Amino acid sequence: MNSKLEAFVMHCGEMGSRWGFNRTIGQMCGLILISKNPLTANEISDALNISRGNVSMGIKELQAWRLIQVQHIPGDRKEYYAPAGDIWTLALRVFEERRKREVDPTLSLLRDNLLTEPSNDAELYALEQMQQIHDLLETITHWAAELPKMGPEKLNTLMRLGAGVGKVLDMKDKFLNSADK
Amino acid sequence: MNSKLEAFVMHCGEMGSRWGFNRTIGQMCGLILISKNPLTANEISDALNISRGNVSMGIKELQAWRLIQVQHIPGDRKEYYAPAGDIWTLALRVFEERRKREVDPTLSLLRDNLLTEPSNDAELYALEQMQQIHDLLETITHWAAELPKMGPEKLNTLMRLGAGVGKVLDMKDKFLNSADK
DNA sequence: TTAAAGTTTCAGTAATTTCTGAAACTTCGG
DNA sequence: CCGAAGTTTCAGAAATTACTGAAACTTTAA
Repeated sequence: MNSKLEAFVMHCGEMGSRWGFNRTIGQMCGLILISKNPLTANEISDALNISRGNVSMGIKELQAWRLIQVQHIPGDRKEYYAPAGDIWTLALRVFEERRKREVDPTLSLLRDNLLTEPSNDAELYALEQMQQIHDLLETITHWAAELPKMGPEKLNTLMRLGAGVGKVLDMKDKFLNSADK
Repeated sequence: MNSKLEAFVMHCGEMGSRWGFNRTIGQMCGLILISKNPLTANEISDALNISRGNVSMGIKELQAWRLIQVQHIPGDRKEYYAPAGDIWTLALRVFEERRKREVDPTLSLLRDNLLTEPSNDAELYALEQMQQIHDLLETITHWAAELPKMGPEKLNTLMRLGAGVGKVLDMKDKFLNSADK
């Protein structure tokens, strides 16, 4: 394989654990992403030099993340794997899956906790802090749920606006106010 | 310690590795967050039942993340540790730090890679995919850099709008167009 | 029904990450 | 300069996580 492409795949491996999976799965993900044609499990195993069993587990995991899909080629019994969509779709899936793993459990613990009555000063403070965290996580969750509803173009517009969006929000208020009159 | 509070701290420990650090550091972070008063390293060590050395490393790490700050109490030589700001501030710091670790290295690798000329079909495809990833990550980076410039209130407005922000963007266009005429 | 082609599982092993605790270091008052 | 109070470092041990490969399982075509 071309050395630049290989470098990319290896990099995905190194980043794997930071992205929420492990080295092997990172590599697999990178490889499938940049391969023009769908790959079989054996091809993956050979290309990355990892055991067939490991590839099988990796595929299961990548399917759980909804990042790859199976394809079949007529007259061929093997399963071929390809990315489950374009880059935006995949990024949203990673984002969503990570939210599920990194935010949801905490949110639910906090909800439980916040039903408690504080019985002293220290507890009151702790509960207040937890309330803050809860509110923040809830806002993020709410927002994340809306993200995929916008198309990629709109998301791009929004992101490119950056802090400029603040001005647009102000404008919105002005607009609405003048409409009120 | 109250069992609910303890549950929260332990939960932070369990989530620690998902949030980008490890169990101990997660616990420390949770504990400091909900403690009304700043804590010494020894208090942390006792409360969490972890070795003094481990606490020392954890503090260093949490300082690298800019999540805690040192405080001194007059006439006391010990160092006291407290959160480095309100919840929004801390969340932004985690977000930023994670971006540095999870996105930046990939972005720089992709930039390098994209200087290459493709020498065949497969490579052309791979480079196109990398370009997509590159563009996405660059957009995210750009956007993330703007985030802290908005105050918490504006961020809240934005987040609460959710997909509704799409409509505001449309409105912006309408507004600008009518101004053009 | 059989066997060939392919996939999954999982016990054991390897690799990695985290933690401990003792020794080294720092800082400060006297 | 000394020693007490405090902090940091780091080699080795413990805990966790990931990987292999062989056996079990599944599917399909003849």
